[in-house]
Amino acid sequence: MDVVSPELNSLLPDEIMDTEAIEDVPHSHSGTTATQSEPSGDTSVPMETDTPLATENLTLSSEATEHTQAVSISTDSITSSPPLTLNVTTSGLQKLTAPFTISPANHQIILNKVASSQATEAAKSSGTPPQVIKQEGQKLLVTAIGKSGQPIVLQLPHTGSKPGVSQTSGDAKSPAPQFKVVAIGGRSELKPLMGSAGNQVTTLQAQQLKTVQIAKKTPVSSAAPIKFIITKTVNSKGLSPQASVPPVIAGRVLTQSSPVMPQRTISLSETHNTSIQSIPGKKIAISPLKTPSKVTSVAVGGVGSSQFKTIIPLPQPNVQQIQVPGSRFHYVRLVTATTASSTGQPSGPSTSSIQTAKPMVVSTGAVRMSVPIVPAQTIKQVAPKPLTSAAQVVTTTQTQQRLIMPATPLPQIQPNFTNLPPGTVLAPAPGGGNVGYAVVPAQYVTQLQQSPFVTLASSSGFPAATGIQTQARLPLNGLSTSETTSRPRKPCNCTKSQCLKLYCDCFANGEFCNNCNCNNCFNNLEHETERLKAIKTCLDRNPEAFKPKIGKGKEGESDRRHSKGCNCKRSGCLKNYCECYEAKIMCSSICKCIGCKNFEESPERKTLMHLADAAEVRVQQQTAAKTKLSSQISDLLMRTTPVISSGGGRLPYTFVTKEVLEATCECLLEQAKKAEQTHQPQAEAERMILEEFGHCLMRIISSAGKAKADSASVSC
DNA sequence: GAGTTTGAAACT
DNA sequence: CAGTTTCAAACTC
Repeated sequence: MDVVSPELNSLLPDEIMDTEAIEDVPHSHSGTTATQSEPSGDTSVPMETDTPLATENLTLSSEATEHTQAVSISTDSITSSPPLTLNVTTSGLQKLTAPFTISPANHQIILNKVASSQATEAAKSSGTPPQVIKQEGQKLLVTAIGKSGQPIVLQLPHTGSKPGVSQTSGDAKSPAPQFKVVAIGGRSELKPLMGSAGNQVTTLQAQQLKTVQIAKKTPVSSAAPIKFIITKTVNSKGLSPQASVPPVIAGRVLTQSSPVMPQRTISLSETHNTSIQSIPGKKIAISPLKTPSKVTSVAVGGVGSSQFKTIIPLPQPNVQQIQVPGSRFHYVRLVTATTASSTGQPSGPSTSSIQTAKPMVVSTGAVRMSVPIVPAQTIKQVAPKPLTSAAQVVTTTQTQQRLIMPATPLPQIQPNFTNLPPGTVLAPAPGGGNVGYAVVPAQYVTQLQQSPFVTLASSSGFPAATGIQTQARLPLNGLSTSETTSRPRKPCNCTKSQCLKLYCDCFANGEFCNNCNCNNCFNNLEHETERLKAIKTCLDRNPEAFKPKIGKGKEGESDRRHSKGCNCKRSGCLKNYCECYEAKIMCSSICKCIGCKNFEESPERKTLMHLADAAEVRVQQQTAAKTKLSSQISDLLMRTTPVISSGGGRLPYTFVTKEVLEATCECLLEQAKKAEQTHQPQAEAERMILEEFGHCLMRIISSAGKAKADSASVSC
């Protein structure tokens, strides 16, 4: 089975998902130690900045009797460590070439790198934020590399001597950077595994070789990204609850949890295992490029641009969200729950992550991915996202994960995913893992996060039979009223396009139709296949179809401009027909419009803009004034009614007729205009309005009193 | 609200 | 790539 189905691959750009070459990964043989060396140039994931000084290639492959698990870890370290290649082949027990230490008892493989514990400790003592991963002194923990279905945890803790790492016999001794590989059932420092420690796991029915390539970027000062390539076999189909445990990359921590199974966790964390923290700004990017085979890429975090991608547990067990802060696109992975399990979901990382929203977890199932990690300094420069933001929480209860969306600024990757509009569903492989991915608008992600179902699904076992469509609908229909009403985009009214063409604004903007007036709408998760095809068609026609039309201008130009320019002929580019005018930008040289009046010095444009601004201001003022006046009158009536009523006179609201209200409003508006014309500050304007309101009230009261007196005199 | 206008998107 | 058609939004009445 592939990470994604071939059919899907055919529909998607090659850069996005490609698993064709998965089979190309050499399988290690049982009981043998194979060396898989990948030159740094080949394995390196395109890094946007740093150039690796040295490369360490580490390949761990564990093979059961009939299947193979291979983990290739390639690190480019600033320490310029000599190239290191290691293959670990396990058949029940792990065999590993030095300098790695294997602890068969707990199925742990400890890879000791020339860790500079001192440097790490120094960094910690110097107040280095926990989210900053230090280049040195890191350990990579690979947990549960053993028989099928076992969790794999890759961790990069701060120091080499952390609690819970005691089983890592070669911890401090090895001269090489320390990596810890925890085998089947082993508990990772960062993530408690679901399965029992001694669990030997069920045998995979079929396994699929997948590679996870993780590239860690070194600090800005150092140009030595560390890359990890993890290749392992996983069952291709019929994922049993025990067997299918998707690796999760959480913020800095890659964890994977299964409702039933021991977690296959890939964790990258500089922090202590007991304090899993998200690392804002830290990027874990997976690049399909530059790898011999196509790779499903995952990227988390961004450099400077705060390009995060976060996988958030969706309300449904088979829906995962990938949020990209700074982008309006949110990605959701849909996983058909084929592995129902009555056993409860581990209450550990997943649940806590959801609740605390701190860990940023990127789940990666049996995927090949490269994860460049943002250098610590770069991370520091990036304004940390609030850890409390649930959007940065990445957790999964999925039994298998296939794709982690890239948040990398790498041009080779980013465009591919940014081209995919929200709502894009990456269809699951036929008969395969039943895992799909959907890109959904941000509001859906928010909704999902707010949905109580999230906690429900993430914290406990869930019905596995829940369908994708049901899952997809949940966020869609679950939108709260406020969210729905606050939706900036107008509902579309498409009738013929099925909302699957760029005619549809929703589709063109990468949004699902929601509360639209469209007919026969296919722009939803229920029609993910059609939507995917439509997206593919659009991208074939125009690779930048889903990119924002309004972007920056030429070099040095800060003004926005239309990427393609308009072609207006009759509107003079002064009506909303014109995309430039609609975006409130000037037409540029790339526009092909005729009779354009949408330029800086255009008197028509100035007049129009002035009128529009004036009208807008007027509307705002009127709205505010009416609201305020209405509230004040209401309050006044509430206070005065008992008094006047007790006096036996006419009720006050009988005097506050519609005409009186309108007159009062006009008076107040006039006062507001007067204040505006005289350029009074807001406080003064408010004072003038309130003063006028007081006058109005006095007149109303006076009139009421006079009427009462008249009435009394008449009665007399 | 119906009909018209408009220009982007889609199609040929 | 150019011309035409389709489409849905913007606009007018």
